[in-house]
Formats: sequence, C-alpha cells, structure tokens
Amino acid sequence: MSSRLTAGDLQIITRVAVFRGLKAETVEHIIAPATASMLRPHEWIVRQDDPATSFFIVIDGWVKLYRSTPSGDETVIEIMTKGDTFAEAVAFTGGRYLWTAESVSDARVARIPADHLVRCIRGSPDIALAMIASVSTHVHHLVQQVEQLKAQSGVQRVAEFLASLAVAEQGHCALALPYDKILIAGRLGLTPESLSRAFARLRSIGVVVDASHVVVSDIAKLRALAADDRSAVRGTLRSVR
Amino acid sequence: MSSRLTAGDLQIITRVAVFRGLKAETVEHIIAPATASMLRPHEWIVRQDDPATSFFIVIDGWVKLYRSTPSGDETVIEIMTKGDTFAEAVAFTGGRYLWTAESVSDARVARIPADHLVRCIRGSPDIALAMIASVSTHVHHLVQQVEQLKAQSGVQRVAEFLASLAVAEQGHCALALPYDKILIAGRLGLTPESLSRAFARLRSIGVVVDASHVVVSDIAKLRALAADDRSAVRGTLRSVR
DNA sequence: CTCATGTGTTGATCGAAATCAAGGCGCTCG
DNA sequence: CGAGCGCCTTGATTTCGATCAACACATGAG
Repeated sequence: MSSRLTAGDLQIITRVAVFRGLKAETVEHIIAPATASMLRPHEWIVRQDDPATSFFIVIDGWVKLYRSTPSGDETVIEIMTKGDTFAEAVAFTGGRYLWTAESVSDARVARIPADHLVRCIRGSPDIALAMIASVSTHVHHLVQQVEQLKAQSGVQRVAEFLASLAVAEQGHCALALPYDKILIAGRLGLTPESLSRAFARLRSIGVVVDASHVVVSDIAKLRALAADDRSAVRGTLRSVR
Repeated sequence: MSSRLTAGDLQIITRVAVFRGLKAETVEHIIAPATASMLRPHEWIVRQDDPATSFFIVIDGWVKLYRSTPSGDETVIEIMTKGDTFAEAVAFTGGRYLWTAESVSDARVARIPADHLVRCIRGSPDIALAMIASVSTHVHHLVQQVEQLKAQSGVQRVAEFLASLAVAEQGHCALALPYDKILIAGRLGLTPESLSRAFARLRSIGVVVDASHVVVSDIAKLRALAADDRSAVRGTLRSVR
C-alpha cells in the first residue's frame, strides 16, 4: 500500500513545521527513505503499544489519535491534519506508540523510519533542535487540553473549539466543522448528546449550527465565554436564557 | 539566592533520567554553568509566558507546575520532585514557559541555561537524543492525564493515584501522601471536597486514609477499580455501598 | 424500492461532582 | 496561653453531563 513520495507530497512535506529552518538538502536527506500511504477511512496507521519504529507526517486528510482503555472504549487524544506530524518523540526512544493512529477520512500519510533519522541527527544536530521544537508544540497542545478539561465546562470547550476554527479576529464569521460531530465530541471530552446540547445553548449568544456549517454572529462573545471562569459563565448563560 | 552546585547536588543530577546513558565527561560539560537555588515554599521559579531561557532539574522537594486562567484561578498541570526535569523542550525553541513553576515545600532546584545546552548539542548530538527521550516521557504523562480526565471518574483517578504511590505489586500496603490534599485534588482535577468524599468511598474497598497516612488492604482491588470502565465501576461501588 | 445502518437531535431521568455552608482540628504567632 | 488561620471533613443543595430511549434523516446495499 505504500509507495515513493510524489511531487505533491514533497510540496507539503518540505513546508511542514518540523523542517522549517532546515536547509533544503538536509530535508532531502531526511526524507530520502520516506514512503507514503493512501488510506481509506478507518484504517490503522499504527497501533497503541506497538514498538515505535517510524514517525509520520500527515499529507492530507484527517487522522485520529486515540487510546483504548482496558475496558474497551476509546479516548481521543488528538486529531491531526495536513502538515501535522506525530510520534516524533517516541520513535527516537525505542519505546512504544502511546496511541493508535487511525484515518477518519480519505488520507495520505508519509512514514519516515526512525533509525534513519537518528543517523541524520548524528550528522547534523540542527535536525534534533527542529524535532525538539516540534515535540514542544505537541506538549503545548496537551497542556492546553489538560487545562481545558480541568478548568472549563463543556460549553466553554465547545466555544473555544469554534473560536479556534474562526479565521476572523472579531465580528461576524462563517466556518465549517472539519469532521464528524461524534469525533468533535470525543476530542472535547463530551458525549455526542452533550455536544448537541452545547450547540443548542450557544444559539443564545448568536451561534447557528446547521450540519457542518456554522455561523457565528460575534466571535468576541465566543472567546469571552470560553475565557470566563465558571461562575461568570453561569451568570452569562442564565441571564441570556 | 543561587549558587554553585554542591557535591550532593551532583550526586542527584548525574543520576537524573535525562543524563542516563551519557558519558560522565559529557554530563560534566553540560552542567558546568549550572546553578542551584534553595527555595522556601511558595516561591516562583519561572512565570508562565516569560521567555524560556533555562531548563530545570528538581534536586529535592516538590515543585508545582500550574497555569493561570484569564479569570484568575489556577490549573495544576504536573507536580515534580527529586530527579524530575522540566521545561526542556520549550527552552530550546526560544518560546515562553507554558506554566508557572512554584515550590510547594522547601526545595532545591538546579537551573541550566538553554543556550549553553544548544551549544553542547551541536558538539555532541547524543545529548539531543537524551533530551528528546526526556520530553517523550513528559508527553507520555500528559497523554495519560488527558486519558484519565476524559475516561475516568473522580474516584477512579484517586484510586489510580494511590496505586501509583504503592510500591507493592499486590496485597496489603501502607503509603504516605506526598503533599497537601488540596494539591492532590488539583492534580487530579477535583475540588478538595470531592477528594475527601472519594477517600470516604474508597473505605468500602479497604482503603483507610488518616491525615497523610494511607493503608490499602488490597492493591489489586484499587487497580481493578481504576481500570474498569465507568459502568462496571458504578456497579461495583453500588454493590459495596 | 426497501431495508439496514450510522449520524444527529431531543426528551426524561439519573448520578457525579461543584458549590455553599458550617464546624473541627492543628498550626503559628502574638 | 488564646486568637486566628489554613487544612480538612461533612452536610445540603444545585448544576452539569451521562445515560437511556425514541425518532428524524441521509446514505448505501441488496
């Protein structure tokens, strides 16, 4: 299923954050042994607890990273798309993948063998710094997610999620939900039912959701809702109700 | 407040996970410009959003990493102790600290300037791999925390926390809570009241908490409780009630 | 076409945890 | 000493989100 990289793949890969700031020839050297796979929805890329031998770049489509609990249900950790990389850190340590990676749409993913990358690093330490920077952004996302789960209500997390999709800084804005509501719910630590109700409650501050199409009348309100602490929000929503 | 490292400091530092596997002379080179500080409780080591210039090794005591929300309350991200390192990743990227680090007991912390470490990496790439490995364990912890917050109930998180403190593999076990219950509650994403009630509920499966002293009659039960999915647990606790 | 399946919404209900409130206990510091 | 202040627990109440259930709707297969 996997093949050499196409010209289009290279287009994307060379612009990925990890390789920003590296010399073109360095990047070429790194991706020399890379392969890419075309995936249908719901195909596994790696399985949780498998030995980590490669790291990955999403070229197109959506990939869900999730952990399976002993009892069988799955916890979404992150959702990656074009230009995102994953499993950098663990690939170097000779450890095991922390989660299962599964395509949730048609997708294309490049695979780079870790041992090759380790050899590259010994030759050119700048790569290591680039990798650390990349892992650092993952840490950042995870820290934010922990903060959101601990300090924000469900509605606030939904508000923040929508705000993060909005391109505009303020005022009116239309946007599209990037994937399934079921998946959005998982990403935000909610059930689909609760997500649906959260959308319903956001209508009172001017958010209209129709299928994957969303219209926000005032992004500032959305951000304020997400940023307020719990008690302040409770007041806001009650007064609007 | 900061001074050269003592012989005792070196004892700890050279055994830290980050430096495991590096040659002694390499480690010496890295920590040449390091300094260490003695801290009283509730002193800041770094502040969230400050430019990241150093990374840190906890030599002794306890350090709390937390984020302040716009609305003023704080979210505990992680709690570090002897042998733990923090801010490795962000120190390299020239970014800003993701959280405030604050001592929660008498503590001693070593500081290593990031620019020096970057120079070391250019000379000896093995250091980079060691740093990536270290960051990787942080990612692991964060992923686990996200999973716990999304998939486990409060009581389960408390059970898992206690189980992680237990040295024994199974059977009877006594252990000590390492810090304030208020801080434990924050670490687990609970209020102090809820933590207190969680301890109370665990009495029904043989966990006795008295101040910081805990006795667990059967660790296997604790682990089973933490691992079961929610519905299974609800059944368990109800039947015991 | 019809049926099955999966997504998404809504309603009713329940349970978990937060919140509000009060009180006990063990500190330290005047 | 005694007063005051954190820490911790317990009780009463409320709120949030999960769960259970029913149903609308779209899609795809036979």
